[in-house]
Amino acid sequence: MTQSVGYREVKADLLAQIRSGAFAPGALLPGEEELCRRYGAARATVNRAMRELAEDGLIERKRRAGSRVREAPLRQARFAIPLVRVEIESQGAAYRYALMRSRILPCPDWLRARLALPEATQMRHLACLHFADERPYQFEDRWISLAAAPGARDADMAALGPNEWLVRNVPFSTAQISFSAYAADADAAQMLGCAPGESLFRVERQTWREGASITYVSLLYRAGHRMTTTVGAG
Amino acid sequence: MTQSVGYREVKADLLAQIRSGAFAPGALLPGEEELCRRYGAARATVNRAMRELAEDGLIERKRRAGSRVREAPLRQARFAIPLVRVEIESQGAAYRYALMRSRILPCPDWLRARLALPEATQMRHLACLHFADERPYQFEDRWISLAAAPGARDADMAALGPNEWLVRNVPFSTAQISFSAYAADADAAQMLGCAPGESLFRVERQTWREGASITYVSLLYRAGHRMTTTVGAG
DNA sequence: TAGTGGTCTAGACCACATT
DNA sequence: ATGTGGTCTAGACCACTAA
Repeated sequence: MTQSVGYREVKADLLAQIRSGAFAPGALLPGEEELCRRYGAARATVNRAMRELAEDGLIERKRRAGSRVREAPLRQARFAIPLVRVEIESQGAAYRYALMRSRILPCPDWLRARLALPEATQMRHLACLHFADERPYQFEDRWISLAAAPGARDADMAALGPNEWLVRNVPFSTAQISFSAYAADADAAQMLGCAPGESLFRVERQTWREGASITYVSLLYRAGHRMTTTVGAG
Repeated sequence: MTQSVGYREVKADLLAQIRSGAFAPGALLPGEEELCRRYGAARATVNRAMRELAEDGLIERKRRAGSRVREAPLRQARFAIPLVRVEIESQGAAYRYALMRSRILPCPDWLRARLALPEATQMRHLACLHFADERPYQFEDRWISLAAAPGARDADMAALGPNEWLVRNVPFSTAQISFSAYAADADAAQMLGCAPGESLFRVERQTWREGASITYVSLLYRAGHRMTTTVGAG
């Protein structure tokens, strides 16, 4: 081993042994005490290395039973979901935002069912376009419950955009995000400047605070968009 | 605070104060020493709570400058990427797999460019269908580099499926995953039993080991598929 | 240059699951 | 019953960076 025996070294060394097959899938790893002796480190140090390997999905830990290399390394990916503005700017493009429609109306049935809202909840419905270098990049179709966020009734969404307004004004506790493919309807096609029926990448998100639904949003990206992440660079 | 003063309590309490606005966005949090006094905990305990809050994207930590509540809480979602078999079985459906095509051929140009492979690399190309309760669920189009995984040339993929074979036989170090929408071509439409041009959710993944490309796969899901995750339940 | 977070140590107690 | 991981403590040194 090296001189410094930090948890990073311990983790990297164990990782290398797992990848090389020295610790085969399903194999029992040495206990923490044993690893302390091998690496000359304190238990807290070894523990942190092992805990992170477990979080990364490479090993499985159980009291009394010890730590085992996972048979099928748990595949998990972390996606960053930045504000559109940040996403566009980080690509070196100029960001512009336009509020296309805004109105107050009762929650439609399909959304009431989805958000489990009581009947006759008033919502603010917004349609927005986000441009990258003056080309439509994302079409945002958003619903905000005025019961959960009364301030949204009169807030000016022309300058900042509902997403940033919500981030600043309405904290949330839980969100559900889902990704899917969506065939462009006439409205979306016109907004994004593509053919109707074109295959678009869609992100849907709904958020709650203490059980109460705050907002639902559908984000349609221009054709060809990819959401990418890299995994396991450790 | 409570009696036990574990890092979970400290974390939960700080989280509640952030969400309630007691610590506003941008605000400077007390230093670790100060928090130790307030909670009556050791610094390692407070440190773990703060470190996890930082990992969760809620606060930002800098040496000397202290810890601040993030202006825009960093949104990140973790997706589990299980084996299709596990995904289908966990929905309570019966899993079946069928190998539709398998051949050995030189890497096509578009893929060579994408994987940065040398010319004339031999690949095994496979087309597979994964069924849930006898309905097509996912169409897998896979390429495996025989340079990186020679064993794949003669491996029997009829019983197990290339994904599971790879998991068991070829460790990988890095993967790139991307999500997008894809308009069904004739082949995919026939495989999945949908109309050509239908909007399908696609997952693409490529993996490397020590700089060498191992495999590229495109996974097309049946129409209507959603990939969902929940965030911030803490 | 001083204050903050990052990390390590040595020791301890406990919860839990397997035996 | 016993061994393993989960967590906490008290103290220490260090790296970084804002002032």
